[in-house]
Amino acid sequence: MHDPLAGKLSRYVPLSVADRMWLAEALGPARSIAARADIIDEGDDPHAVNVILEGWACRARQLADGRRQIVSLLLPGDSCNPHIFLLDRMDHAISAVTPVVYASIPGAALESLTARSPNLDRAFQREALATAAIQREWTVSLGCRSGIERLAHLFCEMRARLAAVGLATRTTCPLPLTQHDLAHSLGQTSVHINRTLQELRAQGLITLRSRRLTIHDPSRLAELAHFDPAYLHFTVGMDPPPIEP
Amino acid sequence: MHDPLAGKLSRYVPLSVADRMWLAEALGPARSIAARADIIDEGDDPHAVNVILEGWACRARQLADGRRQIVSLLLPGDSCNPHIFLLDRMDHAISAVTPVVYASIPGAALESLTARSPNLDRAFQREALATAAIQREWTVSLGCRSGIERLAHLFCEMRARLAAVGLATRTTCPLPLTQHDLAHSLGQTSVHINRTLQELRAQGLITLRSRRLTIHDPSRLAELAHFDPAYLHFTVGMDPPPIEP
DNA sequence: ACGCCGCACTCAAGTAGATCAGTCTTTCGT
DNA sequence: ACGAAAGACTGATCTACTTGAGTGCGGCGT
Repeated sequence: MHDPLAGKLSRYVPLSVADRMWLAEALGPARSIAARADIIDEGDDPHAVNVILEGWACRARQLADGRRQIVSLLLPGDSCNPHIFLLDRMDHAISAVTPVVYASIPGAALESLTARSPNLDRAFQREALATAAIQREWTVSLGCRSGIERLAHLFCEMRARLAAVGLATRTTCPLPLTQHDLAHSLGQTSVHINRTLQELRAQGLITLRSRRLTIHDPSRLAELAHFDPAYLHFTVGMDPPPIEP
Repeated sequence: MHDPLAGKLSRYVPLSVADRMWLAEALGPARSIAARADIIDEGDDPHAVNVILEGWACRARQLADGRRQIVSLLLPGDSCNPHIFLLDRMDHAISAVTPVVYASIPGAALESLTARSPNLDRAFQREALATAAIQREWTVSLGCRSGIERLAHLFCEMRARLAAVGLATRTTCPLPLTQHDLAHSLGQTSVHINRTLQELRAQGLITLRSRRLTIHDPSRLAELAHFDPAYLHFTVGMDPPPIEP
C-alpha cells in the first residue's frame, strides 16, 4: 500500500479525498533507519508523532537489571502515539525491528489537521482507543494464556493488523521477528519459544520460514489462541466474515 | 476529596475555577452500585464516560473457558475511558470491586466541555496518555517481573495513584482487593499470592490487614519492584520528592 | 569465495508457580 | 447472637518454563 497511514485510519472512519490530501501534506519527509536502531529513546522529550511507513518497530521497556519487555509492535500505518508530544518524557523506547521508513507529523500540524477535519479527528481518536484495546489484550495474553496460546494469539493478531493495511492475505503475512523478539514480546525465553514453535508446526497449524508466516488452518489457530478480533475495532472494510459451511 | 475527578485531572494540567465548575455541571447524577456488580458488560454499546467517585472498580476480560484477567484497576477520579463512546462495542467489562459511587458524562457533554476549555481538553488527553502508560507498565510486570516484584510494584502504584487524589499518605493507603483479585490482576493463583504476601511481610516491607496497606519501607519496596513513578506522568503538585540523606 | 556472526535449535538440570484438597478465620446477613 | 459463606491460609505434588552451556546452519560483508 502506498499510503499506509491513510489506509489504516480509513479502517476506523471513511476518509474523504480532502482528508487524505491534508494527511499527506502534514506528514514530514520520509526518514530511514537501520534495523535494531532506536527511533526514540526512553527519557527523550517527544515533540512530534512518528508514523511507520515501511518495516516493523516496537515499543520496549528495559529494567535496570537488563530485563527487556517489548510492550507493543508497530506495523506500517501505525503511529507512535498521537498527542504523545503532550507528555514531556518518553517512558519507553521505540526501536526498529527491521529497517524502517518513517515520517513525523509535528504537534502543531496534527492539531491544525484535526481542527480542520472532524473526520480525521475522530479517526485518530478511534485509532488511539483501538491501540489501548490491543495493549489490554497483550495484558490478557501475558496474564492468562499459556505459551502456545500466546504465540498463536500473536500470529492471529499480526495477520489481522497487517491485512488491514493490505500486507497480508487470509493465510500468510510477513513476520520478521526473531525468536528472541518473540520471547521479549511474550514474556518467555527464546529456548521455550523455539519449542513452542515446533509444537505449532507439528500440529500442522503454521509454517514460519525466512521471515514469512503461513497459517495453514486459521480457524483452528484462532480457536487455540482464544482469538476474537473484536478488540481490534476495525469497523470499515473488515476482512470478509468467514463463510459458515 | 470531594471532587476526585477535578483532583485527578489537575495532576496533569492546572484547572481554573471555571474549569472545575464546567466539569461539575457536565457530570450526571451520582449512582451507586454494589460490590462485585458490573458497571458495563463486555459487548455493551458505550454511550457515556463513567467516572468513579468513590470505591474501586476494575476492567476485566473473561476468556471462553472461564479464565479471567483484571487488566486495570479504576480508583476514585479515574474515568472509564474518555471518548470510549466512539467505539460501538465494549471489549471488556467494568465491575465494581467495592461498593462504587459513579457518575456519567454523556458523550455530547464531554465534547462541548473540551470545545469550551482547551485546558480541560489537554487534561483529558494527558490523562488518556497516562492511562496508556499504566497499561504498558502492567504489560511489563506480567512479562518480566517475578511474583514478589509484581506484588510490590502493584502496591507502589496503588499508593502513588491514591496519593494523587488525596487518599494515601506516604506509607499507607486503602487496599480493598481480595487475594483472588490480586491473583487475577497479576496473572497468578491466589495460593501463590498468599505465599508471596507472607514473604513481603516476613521481609518487614508491608502490613496488609483489614483492607488497609501499610508500607514500612517505601524505598526498599520500590527498589524490589523496580518501581519508577515516571510512567504515571503526574506533573502538577507531585508527591514531594524524596529527601536525599 | 571465505569467514564470521547472528540466529535457530538442542539437552540436562533446576525452579517458580500451579493444582488440588483441604482447614481455619473473619465478615455479614437475619 | 448464630449460622453460613467468603476469604485467608496450608501442605504435598506436579509441570511449564527457565537456566546455562552448548552445536550447527545460513546469510552478509569484504
